[in-house]
Amino acid sequence: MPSPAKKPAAKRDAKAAAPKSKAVGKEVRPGSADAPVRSGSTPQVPRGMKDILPQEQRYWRHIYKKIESLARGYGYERIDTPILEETSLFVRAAGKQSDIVEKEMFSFIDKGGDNVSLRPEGTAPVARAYINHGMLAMPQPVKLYYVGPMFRYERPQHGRYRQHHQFGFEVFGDSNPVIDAELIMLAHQFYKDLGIKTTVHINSLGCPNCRPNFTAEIVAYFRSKRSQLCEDCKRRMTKNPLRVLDCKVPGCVALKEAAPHIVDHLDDDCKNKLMRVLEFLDDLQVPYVLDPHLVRGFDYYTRTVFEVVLSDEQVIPAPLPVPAAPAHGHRGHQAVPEAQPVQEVPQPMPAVALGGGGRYDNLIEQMGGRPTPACGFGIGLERAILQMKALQIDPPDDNRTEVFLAQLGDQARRKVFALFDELRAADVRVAANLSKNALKGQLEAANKMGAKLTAIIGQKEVLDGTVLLRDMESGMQEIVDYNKAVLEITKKLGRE
RNA sequence: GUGGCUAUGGUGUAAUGGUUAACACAGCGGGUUGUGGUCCCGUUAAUAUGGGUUCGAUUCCCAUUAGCCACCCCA
Repeated sequence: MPSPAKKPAAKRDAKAAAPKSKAVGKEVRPGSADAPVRSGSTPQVPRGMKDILPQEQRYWRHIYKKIESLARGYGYERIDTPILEETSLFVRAAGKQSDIVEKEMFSFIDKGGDNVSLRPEGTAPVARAYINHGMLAMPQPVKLYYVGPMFRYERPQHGRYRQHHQFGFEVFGDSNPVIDAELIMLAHQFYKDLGIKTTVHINSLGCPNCRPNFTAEIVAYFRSKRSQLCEDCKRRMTKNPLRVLDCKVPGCVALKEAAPHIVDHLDDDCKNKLMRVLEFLDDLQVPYVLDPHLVRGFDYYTRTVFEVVLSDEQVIPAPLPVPAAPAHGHRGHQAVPEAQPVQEVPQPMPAVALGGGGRYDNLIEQMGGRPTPACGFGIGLERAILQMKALQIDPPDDNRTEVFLAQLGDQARRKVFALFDELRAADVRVAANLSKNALKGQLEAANKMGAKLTAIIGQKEVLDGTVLLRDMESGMQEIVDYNKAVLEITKKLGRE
């Protein structure tokens, strides 16, 4: 999608901006408010960030609804944490070595001298809140979910933004593997609710007790083959050896085939718990594969880790009740946002995770809380939406105007106001344009909004105490009593 | 952070080292009074930014910026 207008304003602004250019010469601190304005150009969205335009909103509404209903259904309470946190929170949680902390955080020093960061992920802040608010005193487990923007200073790509949105479910205070299974099932269910088939990749990363053992095994194995590893993996060997298992370079992929499996070196407790999780997943009928090479990027994970990926065979679902084209057969153009997105070619989604998570039994303690087991997952909303589009899953358009109120003259306007209010109270999606005078313009507006009905009130109707109801599809009109207008309208809309 | 490709009105495209940069869609205004979608007419609006080569650059070259793709990593 090309970026919107930069140029037209550029010229126009050139003169206006001229005086400012004096300031450019002066030395200005980059962070200060009077940093130089890029001369003559319209301000642009920051790199890797995007506006969510009206015509996109139905996707978001749809997804938010699904999230809420999942949360309500399984007893998760919403929590909102600040977008800004102390940088140290993420350093402690995700690990100093992690890429996210090393190079992907939007960090800066605020005016008070504190080192703060735009949150790159949601788990650490929620864990922080759990400790801060003494949630360990609540009945355990504590089940929370969050939704909101996350920030990563990365190079933007398809399905990858500097500001993206994630929701996540977290459970604190319960080490039972059934929790792991519940969360995995929820992640899978979310996509299922959207009409997207996914498979879960799962593995165990063990615990501090057994991890050193298999880490040593794996290091020993790869060390003997060091010369055949890619450059990145050589680096990983010292930094984070387990991640070598995750490498996609063909040479390394071949090597790791024969590498020792973590699963074979877990201690009894960890192995047992993994088995229990798998058993529950079988019961829940969640399709999964045990992926011995799955390793995740944050240091805080222990035992269960998982990722949700698109299933190989995606059956294109039958068209939903509300197809892409406007449900009611206007032949005309739909200037209203919703008709347009159909043109967007569904892009194939690269093979990336649609979501992931795992257990983090030591994080709370690491952050200074009382030892508390925990488990959770996060899912990227942009990626979910991209996937919906790629599979041509159209969310219902529940915001379209149903009735347009057209008016002729001031007296009529007053009546329209009153009717507007009554309809709104009856939960009808109603619109009007009181500033237009000509009926023609108002009908045009009604048409563009995709209204099913237009209620017309002119001089004549005011005198007669009636309303003229026009069916926008058929063009049929009928006169109804003003006092029965709301009733008639709801009836025609198929409400009762 | 590394590498590759790309950049023309709001959108999708066209064209050219040389006079007014073309077309479609959308937008706006008309086609007499209280009737939309079709049709007709009119109109707004672009060579990403900065340098260079040249008599002359939107076109060729370089840089910057942004987008896309691959890598890194991730949602």
